Amino acid sequence: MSEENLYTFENETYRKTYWHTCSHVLAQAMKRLHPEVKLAIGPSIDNGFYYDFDTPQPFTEAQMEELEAEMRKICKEKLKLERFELPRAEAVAYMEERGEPYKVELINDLPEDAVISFYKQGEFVDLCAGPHVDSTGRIKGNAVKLTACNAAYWRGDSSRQTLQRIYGVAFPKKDELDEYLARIEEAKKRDHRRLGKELGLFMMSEEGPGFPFFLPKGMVLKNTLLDYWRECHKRYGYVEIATPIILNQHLWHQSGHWDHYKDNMYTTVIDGEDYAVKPMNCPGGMLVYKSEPHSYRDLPIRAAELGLVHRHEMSGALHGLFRVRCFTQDDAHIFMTPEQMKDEIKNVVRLFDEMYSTFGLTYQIELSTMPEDHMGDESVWHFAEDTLQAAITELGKDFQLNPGDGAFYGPKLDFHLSDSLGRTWQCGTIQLDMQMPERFELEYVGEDGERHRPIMIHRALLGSIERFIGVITEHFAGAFPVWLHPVQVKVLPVTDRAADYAAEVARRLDAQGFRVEVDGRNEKIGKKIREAQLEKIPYMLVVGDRDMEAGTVSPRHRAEGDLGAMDLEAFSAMLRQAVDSKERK
RNA sequence: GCUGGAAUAGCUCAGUUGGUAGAGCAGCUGAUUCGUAAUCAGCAGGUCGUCAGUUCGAGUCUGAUUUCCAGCUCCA
Repeated sequence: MSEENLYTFENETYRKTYWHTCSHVLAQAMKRLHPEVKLAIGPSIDNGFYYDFDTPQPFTEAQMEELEAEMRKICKEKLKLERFELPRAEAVAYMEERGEPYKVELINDLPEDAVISFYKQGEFVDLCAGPHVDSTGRIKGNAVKLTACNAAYWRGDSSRQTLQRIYGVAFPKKDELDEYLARIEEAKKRDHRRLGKELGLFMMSEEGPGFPFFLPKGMVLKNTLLDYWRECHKRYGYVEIATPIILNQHLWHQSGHWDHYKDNMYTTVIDGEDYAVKPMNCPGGMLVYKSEPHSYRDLPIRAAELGLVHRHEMSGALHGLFRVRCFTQDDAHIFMTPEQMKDEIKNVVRLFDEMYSTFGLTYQIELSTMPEDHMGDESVWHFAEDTLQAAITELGKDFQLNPGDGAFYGPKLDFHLSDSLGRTWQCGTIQLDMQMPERFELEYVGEDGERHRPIMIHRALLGSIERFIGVITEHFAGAFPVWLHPVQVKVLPVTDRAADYAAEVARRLDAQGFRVEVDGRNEKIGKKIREAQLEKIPYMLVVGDRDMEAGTVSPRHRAEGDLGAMDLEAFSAMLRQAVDSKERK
């Protein structure tokens, strides 16, 4: 890599180095203004950097500005960053002398043979492996912004000291900082909690924290999404089942969920017996499989379930539709012979491909392999991992390997979707489950007349329907494609004279299966258009005297504006085409 | 769950040192009948999240509690 290239901000290594140095500048500013503060750690992260401090008082916005000002000063001082190393005993003594207990703990926890290095800039020294830019003068002081200050635990351990974490971002140019901040603002405007309220999709209530209520428009959206989901699954050879929400606790012991997840499960007592509300659909699916004997001729069985699951998430984790205590998992369990495995995985990936691309969502696949703590034979694991890998490779897909990150019961493929703002969401997952068929003693009779254990995969495409609705709300900024929008067309009569004509137009579109509303209020057309635009309605139909006379409608597209007068038939044909092709504009 | 912050009309928000609550939008009524992003006027709307406490007096101060927000932790 050329010298020049190394110093571009697009280069991730350089960007992280730059941000890492920023975190040192932040710590230096902090020590100058508040010498009593103790230093914890200060790394770069994907979107900037942070530094954790142990402070007697939480920080305020005003103090953040003072810190920024001091950071700008340090940048102007062009302090050289110099690396030096110390033997362990001296390193500990050095940090003890400087009154930094957290640094002492870090040094003590370093492996025996570790090189203990420090970086010095002016009067400030930090324990750090580096690397760093060569001078604080490299940092553009007026393009540094401290974005938030919050609590964090020392070493991520909730039983330990709470620290104050200050987050920041920095860019080589002020313009880039402004652009970044504008993007954050845009994301805020698209927040699904705000849009969900504005568009009448869903609500939350103090009476049920984490349990979303779907409003009429939200239900149209959800049902339309599920109609599409069912249509796709049928084409890919799935059958649909539904299993109970409450099941005997004995079942949860058998499935192993009780041992692993009882803290997150809701329980109840019925006729003196213990029951639990399902946090997953699998055990019910196993019972369905076991309800009758199976021949190899029946396989593969692809049983999908839109199962309503409940999980007791911690109160602080709740977040709109993204993190709820009750959601619909679009699950499926596929039972098959080992020979069918590869083709089945390909079939699942093709289905994922089709549905994700409908929304204009791209994805990155991650393959997670056998963890240290796993159940089952290693050779079976390797066969399973190889099969997953072969399936995606044969489909020409790239993947990222996460060695040792699989579930204890099997390897998995995770699908990370990228939305229109470049944010990623883990939605789809394909997990091989080598445990459940054992625990439930699932069987099929093979060609040889013997009993065999089927292979099972557990997969979810959208993950949680509720969360996915949140994701696409932000992805489309509320401007859902016409096939999905709760109101596809709004008819806007210009005056009262056009009221009957508007009603007739709406009636005819409704009869053709479109979702139509009429805005018959006594308001000016400009106001009706404005409000329909704010509702992000795909098509507005302006109808006035001219249209009545000519027997036309004047459609306006939310993004393309006035489309000019046309016959209702011409409009409905255009609409039909846009809906059927699931056009996204 | 932890740390910090917030809660005032359906929505977005104002409310000075404690003295009995205000605007815009939405709603209702009337006028207006208008061609591509806000017509005008009038009316109505709130035990200021909840429960205690301090005080002659609390939206305002104190404590508890609920929910929400940011982050941490967690997310099988």
